[in-house]
Amino acid sequence: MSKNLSKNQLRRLPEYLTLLRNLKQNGIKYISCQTIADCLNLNKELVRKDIAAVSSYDGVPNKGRDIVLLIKDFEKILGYDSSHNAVLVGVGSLGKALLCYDGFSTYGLKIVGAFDRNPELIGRTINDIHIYDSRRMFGTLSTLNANIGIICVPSGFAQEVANDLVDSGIEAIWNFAPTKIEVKKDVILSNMDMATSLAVLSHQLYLKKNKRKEN
Amino acid sequence: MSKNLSKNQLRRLPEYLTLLRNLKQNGIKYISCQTIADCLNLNKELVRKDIAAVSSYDGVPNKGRDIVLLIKDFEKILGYDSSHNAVLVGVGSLGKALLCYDGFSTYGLKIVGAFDRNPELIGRTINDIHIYDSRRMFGTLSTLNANIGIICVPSGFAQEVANDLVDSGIEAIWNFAPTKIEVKKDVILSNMDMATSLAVLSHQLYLKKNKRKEN
DNA sequence: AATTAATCGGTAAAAAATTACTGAATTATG
DNA sequence: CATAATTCAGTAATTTTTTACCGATTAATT
Repeated sequence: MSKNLSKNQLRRLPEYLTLLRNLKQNGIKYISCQTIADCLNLNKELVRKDIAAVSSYDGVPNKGRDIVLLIKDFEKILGYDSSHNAVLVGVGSLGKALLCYDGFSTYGLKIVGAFDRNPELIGRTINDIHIYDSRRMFGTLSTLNANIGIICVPSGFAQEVANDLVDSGIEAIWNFAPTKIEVKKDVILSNMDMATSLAVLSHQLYLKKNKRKEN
Repeated sequence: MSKNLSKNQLRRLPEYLTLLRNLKQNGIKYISCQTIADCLNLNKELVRKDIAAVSSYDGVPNKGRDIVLLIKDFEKILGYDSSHNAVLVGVGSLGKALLCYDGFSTYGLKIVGAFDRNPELIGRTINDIHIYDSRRMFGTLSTLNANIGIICVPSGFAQEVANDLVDSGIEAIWNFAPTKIEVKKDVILSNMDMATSLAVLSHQLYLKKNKRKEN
C-alpha cells in the first residue's frame, strides 16, 4: 500500500468508493479489479494499479477482494473514517444550501458551525448549525474543534476569509468561491471549482456546434 | 489553433480565463505566456502549449498577446461566448442556491427555467426563474429553448431525471447529484463532483495526520 | 538606426501515466 | 482429485503529458 497517489488516481478513488458502496448495498461480497473496470468503463490494468495502491492486503485469485475490507481501505486513504469537523464561512445562498445538505456525512465531514458577519444571521441556527460572528472567528474556532474551513463568501472576500481561517489555526480549506486563493504551504487547499466542471461541458457543446456547421 | 484539447488542458483553461479577466480589470493590455505561468505557478512551456492551442493568432515577441483578444479566444473555445440556456431540475436546498447564484452569467450560462414535482413549488418563481411541473418536462422544455440540464435532485432520482431530460431533447447534462448517471453517448455529461474535490483535501489531511504520528 | 532584451513557435528530450503481457496462485467445476 | 477458468502481482511497452532547448522575430532603448 503506497501512499504516493497521483492526482489522477486521487480523482478516481471517490468513483471507486461510490461504486463499491453501491455494490455492497446490493449484497455483493467479493469484487475483482476486472469487474470494477467494467462497471466504470476503465482499463482493468489501471484499476489494478489504483487498487494496489490503496488496498492493505492482496486480492484472492479467482475471487477478488472482500468488498467490506476494500471499502474500509478506501475510507482510510481518503480520510473518511475519522470524521473531520468543518466550519462554513459565508451563509449566503450557497452557504445555506451546504448547511442544509446532508450528504457530507458520507464523506466523513461534519459541519459544526458557521460564520457570517450579517447581524441578522448571527445567533440563528440552520439545520441545527449555529451561526457565529465572523469577526470573532479566532476565539470561536478553537472551541469548535474544527480542522476544515469551507469558504462560501463572494470572490472579493475569499482571500481575506482564508487568511482569517489560517490565523485561527485551520488546517485545510475547501474553497467554493470562484476565485484563486493563496495560503502558506502547510495549509491544505482544495477548490470546488464549478468553472472547471462547466468548462468540460461547455467546450464539448462548442465542438458539437462546430461539427454541425461543417456538415 | 487545434481543437483537440486534453482533459488536463481543459481543466487549466478556466484558470487562465479567470486570471486574464482579473488582469484586464486591473488595466493590463498585453500579456505574455511567461507572466501567466508566473501568476499561476505553472511551467511556462506548458502555458505556451495551452495558449497556442486556444489562441487564433500568434503572440508578439517582447510584448505578448492582446489580452482582450485572448480572452475572446478562451471564451470561444469554452463556449462562453454564445450564451447557453439551461434548465434546473430539483428545487431543493442546492437547487435553490443555484437558482439564486448569479455567477453563471460569467460562464455564459443562463438558467431559463426550473422543474420540480412538489406542488407547493410549481408555479412559483425564484430569482425571476419560473418553476414548472417536472412531469410536463417534454412539452415545456421545447418552449424554453434550453440545451443544458442541471440535475439537483437526490441521488436516487438522478438517473430517472437524466432520462427525462434526454427524452425531452436536451444536449448536455450537468450533474450535481452525488451519483453516476449514464446517458447515450451523443449527450454531453459533466459531473459536479463534490466527492472528488473533497477527496483531494481529505486525503492530504490523512497524510498529514500519519506524518504527525510518525514523529 | 543599431543594439538589447524578451518573446514566440517548433522540435526534442524527459517524465509520468496508461496499457499490455506473463507466469504463478487459487477457487470452482467436472 | 485433476482440470479449467480466473485472478493476481510484477514487469515491460506504449502512449500521453510535461519540460527543456534553440533559432527567429520584434518592441523598446540608447
